[in-house]
Amino acid sequence: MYDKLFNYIEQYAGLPLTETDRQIIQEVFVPMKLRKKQYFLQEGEVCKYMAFIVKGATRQYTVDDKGAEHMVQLAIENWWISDRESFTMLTPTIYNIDAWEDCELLTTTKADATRLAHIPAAVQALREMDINHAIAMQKRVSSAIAMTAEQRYAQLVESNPTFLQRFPQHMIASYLGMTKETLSRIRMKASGK
Amino acid sequence: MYDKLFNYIEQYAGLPLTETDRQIIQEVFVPMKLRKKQYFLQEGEVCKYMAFIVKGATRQYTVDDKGAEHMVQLAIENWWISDRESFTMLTPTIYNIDAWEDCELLTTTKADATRLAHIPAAVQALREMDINHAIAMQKRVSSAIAMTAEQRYAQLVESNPTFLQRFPQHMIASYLGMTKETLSRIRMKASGK
DNA sequence: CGCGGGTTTGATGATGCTCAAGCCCGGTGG
DNA sequence: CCACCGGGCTTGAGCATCATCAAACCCGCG
Repeated sequence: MYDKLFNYIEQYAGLPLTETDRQIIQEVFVPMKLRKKQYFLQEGEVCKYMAFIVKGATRQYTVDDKGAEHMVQLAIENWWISDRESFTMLTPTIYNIDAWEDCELLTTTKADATRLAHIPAAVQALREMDINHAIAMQKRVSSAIAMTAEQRYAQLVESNPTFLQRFPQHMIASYLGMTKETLSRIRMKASGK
Repeated sequence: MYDKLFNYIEQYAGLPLTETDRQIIQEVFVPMKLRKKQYFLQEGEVCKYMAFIVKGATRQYTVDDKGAEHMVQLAIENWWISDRESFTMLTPTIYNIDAWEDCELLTTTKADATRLAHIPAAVQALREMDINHAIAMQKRVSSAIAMTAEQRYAQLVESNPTFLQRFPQHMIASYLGMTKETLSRIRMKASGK
Protein backbone atom coordinates (compact mmCIF):
# COMPACT_ATOMS: atom_id res chain seq x y z
CA MET A 1 0.00 0.00 0.00
CA TYR A 2 2.61 2.51 1.10
CA ASP A 3 5.30 1.17 -1.20
CA LYS A 4 4.25 3.27 -4.13
CA LEU A 5 4.49 6.38 -2.02
CA PHE A 6 7.89 5.40 -0.64
CA ASN A 7 9.13 4.77 -4.15
CA TYR A 8 7.75 8.06 -5.33
CA ILE A 9 9.48 9.97 -2.58
CA GLU A 10 12.81 8.20 -2.91
CA GLN A 11 12.80 8.59 -6.63
CA TYR A 12 11.99 12.29 -6.65
CA ALA A 13 14.28 13.14 -3.80
CA GLY A 14 17.10 10.90 -4.92
CA LEU A 15 17.50 10.01 -1.26
CA PRO A 16 16.69 6.78 0.59
CA LEU A 17 14.16 6.77 3.42
CA THR A 18 15.15 5.40 6.81
CA GLU A 19 12.94 3.04 8.76
CA THR A 20 11.90 5.85 11.06
CA ASP A 21 11.02 8.01 8.06
CA ARG A 22 8.79 5.25 6.77
CA GLN A 23 7.22 4.93 10.16
CA ILE A 24 6.36 8.61 10.28
CA ILE A 25 5.04 8.64 6.74
CA GLN A 26 2.72 5.79 7.60
CA GLU A 27 1.37 7.79 10.48
CA VAL A 28 0.97 10.96 8.46
CA PHE A 29 -0.80 9.40 5.48
CA VAL A 30 -4.14 7.73 6.04
CA PRO A 31 -5.55 5.24 3.51
CA MET A 32 -8.89 6.05 1.96
CA LYS A 33 -10.98 4.27 -0.63
CA LEU A 34 -13.15 5.96 -3.16
CA ARG A 35 -15.78 4.24 -5.29
CA LYS A 36 -16.33 5.26 -8.86
CA LYS A 37 -18.25 8.58 -9.00
CA GLN A 38 -17.68 9.26 -5.32
CA TYR A 39 -16.55 12.78 -4.47
CA PHE A 40 -13.17 13.59 -3.00
CA LEU A 41 -13.96 17.31 -2.98
CA GLN A 42 -17.02 19.36 -3.84
CA GLU A 43 -17.37 22.96 -4.91
CA GLY A 44 -17.88 25.21 -1.89
CA GLU A 45 -16.08 22.99 0.62
CA VAL A 46 -12.64 23.67 2.00
CA CYS A 47 -10.15 21.12 0.72
CA LYS A 48 -9.06 19.31 3.89
CA TYR A 49 -7.00 16.57 2.26
CA MET A 50 -4.14 16.20 -0.08
CA ALA A 51 -3.90 12.71 -1.53
CA PHE A 52 -1.54 10.45 -3.39
CA ILE A 53 -3.18 8.06 -5.82
CA VAL A 54 -2.04 4.51 -5.19
CA LYS A 55 -4.56 3.03 -7.59
CA GLY A 56 -7.36 4.39 -9.73
CA ALA A 57 -8.19 7.54 -11.65
CA THR A 58 -9.76 10.86 -10.70
CA ARG A 59 -10.87 14.02 -12.42
CA GLN A 60 -10.94 17.61 -11.23
CA TYR A 61 -13.39 19.97 -12.89
CA THR A 62 -15.52 23.07 -12.67
CA VAL A 63 -19.20 23.26 -13.54
CA ASP A 64 -20.41 26.33 -15.38
CA ASP A 65 -23.78 28.06 -15.15
CA LYS A 66 -25.14 25.90 -17.97
CA GLY A 67 -24.20 22.78 -16.07
CA ALA A 68 -21.32 21.86 -18.38
CA GLU A 69 -18.24 20.28 -16.80
CA HIS A 70 -14.74 21.52 -17.61
CA MET A 71 -11.86 19.19 -16.78
CA VAL A 72 -8.97 20.97 -15.13
CA GLN A 73 -6.99 17.85 -14.32
CA LEU A 74 -7.10 14.15 -14.99
CA ALA A 75 -5.02 12.06 -12.60
CA ILE A 76 -3.95 8.43 -12.27
CA GLU A 77 -1.54 6.37 -10.15
CA ASN A 78 1.42 8.27 -8.73
CA TRP A 79 -0.26 11.63 -9.12
CA TRP A 80 -1.42 13.94 -6.38
CA ILE A 81 -4.83 15.44 -6.00
CA SER A 82 -6.10 18.40 -3.98
CA ASP A 83 -6.88 22.01 -4.60
CA ARG A 84 -3.64 23.64 -3.47
CA GLU A 85 -5.34 26.99 -3.13
CA SER A 86 -8.15 25.84 -0.91
CA PHE A 87 -5.85 23.48 0.97
CA THR A 88 -3.21 26.06 1.84
CA MET A 89 -5.40 29.14 2.28
CA LEU A 90 -8.43 27.36 3.75
CA THR A 91 -10.75 29.09 1.32
CA PRO A 92 -13.76 27.37 -0.29
CA THR A 93 -12.86 25.60 -3.49
CA ILE A 94 -14.38 26.17 -6.91
CA TYR A 95 -13.50 22.67 -8.09
CA ASN A 96 -14.99 19.23 -7.86
CA ILE A 97 -12.83 16.15 -7.63
CA ASP A 98 -14.33 12.71 -7.98
CA ALA A 99 -13.26 9.18 -8.83
CA TRP A 100 -13.65 7.93 -12.35
CA GLU A 101 -12.29 4.50 -11.42
CA ASP A 102 -12.40 2.97 -7.93
CA CYS A 103 -9.46 4.46 -6.06
CA GLU A 104 -7.05 3.74 -3.26
CA LEU A 105 -5.62 6.94 -1.87
CA LEU A 106 -3.19 7.97 0.82
CA THR A 107 -4.45 11.18 2.35
CA THR A 108 -3.03 13.72 4.72
CA THR A 109 -4.16 16.99 6.24
CA LYS A 110 -2.38 20.31 6.43
CA ALA A 111 -1.68 19.79 10.13
CA ASP A 112 -0.36 16.26 9.76
CA ALA A 113 1.75 17.20 6.78
CA THR A 114 3.85 19.52 8.92
CA ARG A 115 5.42 16.44 10.49
CA LEU A 116 7.04 15.73 7.16
CA ALA A 117 9.18 18.81 7.57
CA HIS A 118 11.67 16.68 9.49
CA ILE A 119 12.13 14.25 6.61
CA PRO A 120 14.38 15.86 4.01
CA ALA A 121 13.44 13.42 1.28
CA ALA A 122 9.76 14.12 1.80
CA VAL A 123 10.25 17.87 1.78
CA GLN A 124 12.21 17.55 -1.41
CA ALA A 125 9.66 15.29 -3.05
CA LEU A 126 6.78 17.58 -2.17
CA ARG A 127 8.68 20.50 -3.58
CA GLU A 128 9.21 18.56 -6.81
CA MET A 129 5.56 17.72 -6.85
CA ASP A 130 4.61 21.40 -6.70
CA ILE A 131 7.11 22.31 -9.35
CA ASN A 132 5.96 19.54 -11.62
CA HIS A 133 2.40 20.58 -11.16
CA ALA A 134 3.28 24.16 -12.04
CA ILE A 135 5.22 23.03 -15.08
CA ALA A 136 2.40 20.83 -16.29
CA MET A 137 -0.09 23.66 -15.85
CA GLN A 138 2.17 26.08 -17.64
CA LYS A 139 2.39 23.73 -20.60
CA ARG A 140 -1.35 23.48 -20.73
CA VAL A 141 -1.67 27.25 -20.67
CA SER A 142 0.79 27.64 -23.45
CA SER A 143 -0.90 25.02 -25.59
CA ALA A 144 -4.36 26.38 -24.83
CA ILE A 145 -3.45 29.86 -26.02
CA ALA A 146 -1.07 28.92 -28.83
CA MET A 147 -2.40 25.78 -30.49
CA THR A 148 -5.39 24.62 -32.50
CA ALA A 149 -7.69 21.84 -31.31
CA GLU A 150 -5.94 19.40 -33.60
CA GLN A 151 -2.48 20.23 -32.32
CA ARG A 152 -3.61 19.96 -28.72
CA TYR A 153 -4.91 16.46 -29.35
CA ALA A 154 -1.72 15.44 -31.12
CA GLN A 155 0.25 16.67 -28.14
CA LEU A 156 -1.81 14.63 -25.73
CA VAL A 157 -1.36 11.49 -27.81
CA GLU A 158 2.34 12.20 -27.63
CA SER A 159 2.66 13.04 -23.96
CA ASN A 160 -0.15 11.20 -22.14
CA PRO A 161 -1.35 8.32 -24.27
CA THR A 162 -2.51 6.47 -21.14
CA PHE A 163 -5.29 8.98 -20.63
CA LEU A 164 -6.89 7.82 -23.86
CA GLN A 165 -7.16 4.33 -22.41
CA ARG A 166 -8.42 5.33 -19.02
CA PHE A 167 -10.90 8.15 -19.58
CA PRO A 168 -13.91 8.40 -21.88
CA GLN A 169 -13.57 10.64 -24.85
CA HIS A 170 -15.89 13.35 -23.68
CA MET A 171 -13.67 13.94 -20.65
CA ILE A 172 -10.57 14.05 -22.79
CA ALA A 173 -12.33 16.55 -25.02
CA SER A 174 -13.21 18.76 -22.10
CA TYR A 175 -9.67 18.44 -20.77
CA LEU A 176 -8.41 19.66 -24.12
CA GLY A 177 -10.86 22.54 -24.18
CA MET A 178 -13.08 21.34 -27.00
CA THR A 179 -16.40 19.55 -27.38
CA LYS A 180 -16.74 15.79 -27.72
CA GLU A 181 -18.01 16.23 -31.28
CA THR A 182 -14.93 18.16 -32.30
CA LEU A 183 -12.65 15.57 -30.74
CA SER A 184 -14.51 12.78 -32.45
CA ARG A 185 -14.04 14.44 -35.84
CA ILE A 186 -10.37 15.08 -35.20
CA ARG A 187 -9.80 11.44 -34.35
CA MET A 188 -11.62 10.31 -37.46
CA LYS A 189 -9.46 12.51 -39.61
CA ALA A 190 -6.26 11.45 -37.87
CA SER A 191 -6.93 7.72 -38.19
CA GLY A 192 -8.17 8.07 -41.74
CA LYS A 193 -4.77 9.24 -42.89
CA MET B 1 17.39 47.17 -3.29
CA TYR B 2 17.05 44.04 -1.19
CA ASP B 3 14.26 45.38 0.97
CA LYS B 4 11.52 44.32 -1.37
CA LEU B 5 12.83 40.79 -1.33
CA PHE B 6 13.14 40.75 2.47
CA ASN B 7 9.60 42.00 2.75
CA TYR B 8 8.38 39.44 0.31
CA ILE B 9 9.98 36.60 2.22
CA GLU B 10 8.88 37.76 5.64
CA GLN B 11 5.38 38.33 4.46
CA TYR B 12 4.95 34.97 2.78
CA ALA B 13 6.68 33.01 5.50
CA GLY B 14 5.09 34.91 8.35
CA LEU B 15 8.51 34.77 10.01
CA PRO B 16 11.07 37.52 10.60
CA LEU B 17 14.53 37.27 9.07
CA THR B 18 17.56 37.52 11.31
CA GLU B 19 20.54 39.68 10.45
CA THR B 20 22.50 36.61 9.40
CA ASP B 21 19.65 35.49 7.20
CA ARG B 22 19.70 38.83 5.46
CA GLN B 23 23.41 38.58 5.07
CA ILE B 24 23.15 35.22 3.37
CA ILE B 25 20.32 36.32 1.13
CA GLN B 26 22.40 39.24 -0.03
CA GLU B 27 25.16 36.86 -0.97
CA VAL B 28 22.87 34.43 -2.71
CA PHE B 29 20.99 36.98 -4.82
CA VAL B 30 22.94 39.05 -7.31
CA PRO B 31 21.52 42.31 -8.72
CA MET B 32 21.08 42.54 -12.47
CA LYS B 33 19.73 45.27 -14.70
CA LEU B 34 17.80 44.70 -17.87
CA ARG B 35 17.06 47.36 -20.46
CA LYS B 36 13.75 47.38 -22.28
CA LYS B 37 13.68 44.61 -24.91
CA GLN B 38 16.74 42.91 -23.48
CA TYR B 39 16.51 39.15 -23.10
CA PHE B 40 16.58 37.40 -19.75
CA LEU B 41 16.19 34.00 -21.41
CA GLN B 42 16.05 32.82 -24.99
CA GLU B 43 14.54 29.72 -26.52
CA GLY B 44 17.08 26.91 -26.69
CA GLU B 45 19.20 28.06 -23.76
CA VAL B 46 19.20 26.45 -20.35
CA CYS B 47 17.65 28.75 -17.77
CA LYS B 48 20.52 29.48 -15.40
CA TYR B 49 18.83 32.11 -13.28
CA MET B 50 15.77 32.53 -11.23
CA ALA B 51 14.98 36.18 -10.53
CA PHE B 52 12.87 38.36 -8.31
CA ILE B 53 11.61 41.55 -9.94
CA VAL B 54 12.43 44.58 -7.80
CA LYS B 55 11.34 47.03 -10.45
CA GLY B 56 10.07 46.80 -14.00
CA ALA B 57 8.01 44.43 -16.12
CA THR B 58 8.81 41.32 -18.13
CA ARG B 59 7.04 38.95 -20.43
CA GLN B 60 7.50 35.25 -21.06
CA TYR B 61 6.38 33.86 -24.39
CA THR B 62 6.74 31.23 -27.07
CA VAL B 63 7.14 31.93 -30.76
CA ASP B 64 5.29 29.68 -33.18
CA ASP B 65 6.34 28.60 -36.67
CA LYS B 66 4.57 31.60 -38.19
CA GLY B 67 6.58 33.95 -35.99
CA ALA B 68 3.64 34.88 -33.77
CA GLU B 69 4.34 35.41 -30.07
CA HIS B 70 2.19 33.82 -27.38
CA MET B 71 2.42 35.31 -23.89
CA VAL B 72 2.63 32.67 -21.19
CA GLN B 73 3.28 35.08 -18.35
CA LEU B 74 3.37 38.79 -17.72
CA ALA B 75 5.25 39.80 -14.60
CA ILE B 76 5.85 42.97 -12.58
CA GLU B 77 7.36 43.96 -9.23
CA ASN B 78 7.33 41.26 -6.56
CA TRP B 79 6.94 38.47 -9.08
CA TRP B 80 9.43 35.79 -9.95
CA ILE B 81 10.68 34.88 -13.38
CA SER B 82 12.44 31.78 -14.71
CA ASP B 83 11.45 28.64 -16.51
CA ARG B 84 11.13 26.23 -13.61
CA GLU B 85 11.41 23.26 -15.89
CA SER B 86 14.62 24.31 -17.58
CA PHE B 87 16.00 25.67 -14.31
CA THR B 88 15.44 22.52 -12.27
CA MET B 89 16.03 19.87 -14.94
CA LEU B 90 18.74 21.74 -16.86
CA THR B 91 16.95 21.13 -20.15
CA PRO B 92 16.80 23.72 -22.96
CA THR B 93 13.85 26.05 -22.60
CA ILE B 94 11.10 26.62 -25.13
CA TYR B 95 10.36 30.09 -23.78
CA ASN B 96 11.69 33.58 -24.23
CA ILE B 97 11.72 36.07 -21.40
CA ASP B 98 12.54 39.70 -22.03
CA ALA B 99 12.04 43.07 -20.39
CA TRP B 100 9.13 45.22 -21.45
CA GLU B 101 10.14 48.01 -19.07
CA ASP B 102 13.67 48.62 -17.78
CA CYS B 103 14.15 46.19 -14.91
CA GLU B 104 16.05 45.72 -11.68
CA LEU B 105 16.28 42.07 -10.77
CA LEU B 106 17.75 39.96 -8.01
CA THR B 107 19.01 36.76 -9.53
CA THR B 108 20.26 33.47 -8.18
CA THR B 109 21.44 30.18 -9.61
CA LYS B 110 20.43 26.66 -8.75
CA ALA B 111 23.72 26.09 -6.92
CA ASP B 112 23.56 29.31 -4.91
CA ALA B 113 19.93 28.79 -4.05
CA THR B 114 20.77 25.66 -2.09
CA ARG B 115 22.25 27.89 0.58
CA LEU B 116 18.75 29.13 1.30
CA ALA B 117 17.86 25.69 2.62
CA HIS B 118 19.18 26.79 6.02
CA ILE B 119 16.79 29.73 6.23
CA PRO B 120 13.35 28.44 7.16
CA ALA B 121 11.59 31.63 6.13
CA ALA B 122 13.18 31.50 2.69
CA VAL B 123 12.33 27.84 2.19
CA GLN B 124 8.79 28.60 3.18
CA ALA B 125 8.53 31.62 0.91
CA LEU B 126 9.89 29.75 -2.09
CA ARG B 127 7.44 26.99 -1.47
CA GLU B 128 4.64 29.54 -1.39
CA MET B 129 5.97 31.01 -4.59
CA ASP B 130 5.75 27.66 -6.34
CA ILE B 131 2.30 26.99 -5.00
CA ASN B 132 1.10 30.42 -6.03
CA HIS B 133 2.51 29.96 -9.44
CA ALA B 134 0.77 26.62 -9.80
CA ILE B 135 -2.49 28.12 -8.57
CA ALA B 136 -2.26 31.02 -10.99
CA MET B 137 -1.53 28.69 -13.88
CA GLN B 138 -4.37 26.42 -12.92
CA LYS B 139 -6.75 29.35 -12.96
CA ARG B 140 -5.57 30.30 -16.39
CA VAL B 141 -6.08 26.76 -17.62
CA SER B 142 -9.55 26.65 -16.23
CA SER B 143 -10.47 29.98 -17.78
CA ALA B 144 -8.85 29.12 -21.09
CA ILE B 145 -10.88 25.95 -21.47
CA ALA B 146 -14.11 27.11 -19.87
CA MET B 147 -14.62 30.76 -20.76
CA THR B 148 -15.26 32.93 -23.82
CA ALA B 149 -12.88 35.68 -24.90
CA GLU B 150 -15.17 38.26 -23.34
CA GLN B 151 -15.30 36.49 -19.98
CA ARG B 152 -11.55 36.07 -19.92
CA TYR B 153 -11.06 39.78 -20.42
CA ALA B 154 -13.59 40.61 -17.73
CA GLN B 155 -11.73 38.36 -15.35
CA LEU B 156 -8.44 40.09 -16.07
CA VAL B 157 -9.95 43.50 -15.45
CA GLU B 158 -11.16 42.10 -12.16
CA SER B 159 -8.02 40.32 -11.02
CA ASN B 160 -5.07 42.12 -12.63
CA PRO B 161 -6.10 45.62 -13.63
CA THR B 162 -2.49 46.79 -13.32
CA PHE B 163 -1.53 44.79 -16.38
CA LEU B 164 -3.77 46.98 -18.50
CA GLN B 165 -1.71 49.98 -17.44
CA ARG B 166 1.68 48.42 -17.88
CA PHE B 167 1.48 46.33 -21.05
CA PRO B 168 0.34 47.23 -24.56
CA GLN B 169 -2.92 45.77 -25.69
CA HIS B 170 -1.56 43.33 -28.17
CA MET B 171 0.39 41.62 -25.39
CA ILE B 172 -2.65 41.47 -23.16
CA ALA B 173 -4.57 39.98 -26.05
CA SER B 174 -1.97 37.30 -26.57
CA TYR B 175 -1.87 36.64 -22.83
CA LEU B 176 -5.62 36.09 -22.93
CA GLY B 177 -5.37 33.81 -25.94
CA MET B 178 -7.01 36.05 -28.50
CA THR B 179 -5.91 38.44 -31.26
CA LYS B 180 -5.45 42.16 -30.73
CA GLU B 181 -8.40 42.85 -33.03
CA THR B 182 -10.72 40.71 -30.94
CA LEU B 183 -9.57 42.39 -27.74
CA SER B 184 -10.04 45.80 -29.27
CA ARG B 185 -13.62 44.98 -30.22
CA ILE B 186 -14.37 43.54 -26.81
CA ARG B 187 -13.13 46.70 -25.11
CA MET B 188 -15.20 48.88 -27.41
CA LYS B 189 -18.30 46.93 -26.61
CA ALA B 190 -17.57 46.92 -22.87
CA SER B 191 -16.99 50.68 -22.64
CA GLY B 192 -19.95 51.42 -24.90
CA LYS B 193 -22.36 50.00 -22.34
C1' DC C 1 -34.56 -7.35 -25.13
C1' DG C 2 -34.28 -2.91 -23.97
C1' DC C 3 -31.90 0.65 -21.61
C1' DG C 4 -28.20 4.03 -20.85
C1' DG C 5 -23.78 5.85 -21.47
C1' DG C 6 -20.73 6.89 -24.86
C1' DT C 7 -19.62 8.00 -29.63
C1' DT C 8 -20.51 9.37 -34.36
C1' DT C 9 -22.56 12.12 -38.03
C1' DG C 10 -24.80 16.02 -40.15
C1' DA C 11 -26.64 20.68 -40.68
C1' DT C 12 -26.37 25.28 -39.08
C1' DG C 13 -24.47 29.23 -36.99
C1' DA C 14 -21.62 32.01 -33.78
C1' DT C 15 -17.26 33.21 -32.32
C1' DG C 16 -13.08 34.76 -33.20
C1' DC C 17 -9.19 34.83 -36.90
C1' DT C 18 -7.02 36.81 -41.12
C1' DC C 19 -5.91 40.30 -44.05
C1' DA C 20 -6.02 44.96 -45.27
C1' DA C 21 -6.59 49.70 -44.64
C1' DG C 22 -6.72 53.84 -41.95
C1' DC C 23 -6.02 56.45 -37.73
C1' DC C 24 -3.74 58.40 -33.70
C1' DC C 25 0.16 60.06 -31.36
C1' DG C 26 4.75 60.69 -29.71
C1' DG C 27 9.44 61.03 -31.26
C1' DT C 28 13.06 62.39 -34.65
C1' DG C 29 15.35 64.88 -37.96
C1' DG C 30 15.31 68.36 -41.52
C1' DC D 1 8.26 74.18 -36.22
C1' DC D 2 6.67 71.04 -39.24
C1' DA D 3 6.91 66.60 -41.89
C1' DC D 4 7.56 62.17 -41.53
C1' DC D 5 7.88 57.75 -39.48
C1' DG D 6 6.70 53.77 -36.70
C1' DG D 7 4.28 51.49 -33.16
C1' DG D 8 0.06 50.66 -31.46
C1' DC D 9 -4.88 50.70 -31.85
C1' DT D 10 -9.25 50.55 -34.48
C1' DT D 11 -12.47 49.22 -38.13
C1' DG D 12 -14.31 46.41 -41.75
C1' DA D 13 -15.25 42.38 -44.77
C1' DG D 14 -14.81 37.60 -45.53
C1' DC D 15 -13.74 33.23 -43.82
C1' DA D 16 -12.21 29.10 -40.93
C1' DT D 17 -12.76 26.83 -36.94
C1' DC D 18 -15.27 25.08 -33.66
C1' DA D 19 -19.77 24.99 -30.86
C1' DT D 20 -24.54 23.78 -30.85
C1' DC D 21 -28.43 21.00 -31.54
C1' DA D 22 -30.47 16.90 -33.02
C1' DA D 23 -30.61 12.31 -34.47
C1' DA D 24 -28.80 7.81 -35.04
C1' DC D 25 -25.75 4.31 -33.75
C1' DC D 26 -23.09 1.08 -30.92
C1' DC D 27 -22.47 -2.04 -27.28
C1' DG D 28 -22.15 -3.91 -22.65
C1' DC D 29 -25.25 -5.06 -18.96
C1' DG D 30 -29.19 -5.97 -16.19
